[in-house]
Amino acid sequence: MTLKEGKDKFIQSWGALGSSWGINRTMAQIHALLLISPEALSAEEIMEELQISRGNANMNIRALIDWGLVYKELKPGERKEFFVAEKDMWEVVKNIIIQRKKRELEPMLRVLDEISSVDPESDEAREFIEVIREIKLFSNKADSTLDTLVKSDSNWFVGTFMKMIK
Amino acid sequence: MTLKEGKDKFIQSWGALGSSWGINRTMAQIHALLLISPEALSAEEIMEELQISRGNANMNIRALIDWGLVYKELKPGERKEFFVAEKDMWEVVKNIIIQRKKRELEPMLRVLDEISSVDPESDEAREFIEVIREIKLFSNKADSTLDTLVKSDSNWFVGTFMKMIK
DNA sequence: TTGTTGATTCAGTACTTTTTGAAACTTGGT
DNA sequence: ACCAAGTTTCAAAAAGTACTGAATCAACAA
Repeated sequence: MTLKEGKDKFIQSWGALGSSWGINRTMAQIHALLLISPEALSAEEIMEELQISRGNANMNIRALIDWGLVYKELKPGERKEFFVAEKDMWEVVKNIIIQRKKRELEPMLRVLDEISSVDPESDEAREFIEVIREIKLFSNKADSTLDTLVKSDSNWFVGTFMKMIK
Repeated sequence: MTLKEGKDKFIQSWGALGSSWGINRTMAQIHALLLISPEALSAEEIMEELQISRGNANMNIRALIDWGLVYKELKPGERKEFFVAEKDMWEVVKNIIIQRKKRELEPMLRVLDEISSVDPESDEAREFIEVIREIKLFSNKADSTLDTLVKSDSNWFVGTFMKMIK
């Protein structure tokens, strides 16, 4: 396989993977392109390489920066902005967990709290409250597990989980 | 809050959560409805409750069964099929992990293997291979971690992770 | 075999999300 | 103050996804 073929295949697959991970296809493709790019790229270069419009490139680059998956790099003397990807996979996964936890898990926890206040006036209501209580318990556990995971560093991950797997 | 309001809010929120988890909104809503339903429901009842078409209900119920999140329940004497949700959250999460691992992580691992065969003829190619090698290492680790997680039971999860959190 | 009840399929439609591209804005140099 | 190089925004268009409903299929009962 040639380098070009390999790169293209990687960008395509990373894009597909991203789109089932709450990161849209283009966003993931930009990330892939930057991951395998030895140097920082400008918006122009990204547009060119992925055949996308200026607006699309700009919006997705900013989103990647928001998610902490890409950094701006300013070259002295150059007005243009350049971009590099976070290349440590553990950091990448951590940042995705942080973002998705904030966007998805935390709002759900709030809703679960709210709906716990349903009047326990009927048997049905009491059953409902019980089901919600169990979901809340599980979700809180998941929430704190993720917090711990995110606070830990890469070596911890490798160590603990490798041991776990044996 | 009344029972009806609570139920509706739960169904809405679960639907929203699902749609960022590779489970479409309606699928997640059906799951939510079944979760908080004391008895098994028929397709008709689900259609009625969520105001969706027969086709939509049928397709999403089948998808939920595929994912192992809902079971068919046949009542003796009744021709109609009834459905119940898997209510153990740990089972739910496990099944989602299994499905998504199969659909997303495993194809990615295959692609990473393929593109490792790029000719290391230039410095650039060698750098590319190295980046891919690191991603592969991480992904394999994630893959086996998930395998272990999925093989373990609910108590293990509660025990180990609670300890981890302290 | 025919009628009835329920499940499934799928082409067309509705809805949602992403992308484009041109205009507006920003920044720094002259 | 003005220009040039670059960035950001956003309304409209395109692409992608989900939903509907009518037709079809399957199972059983009479």
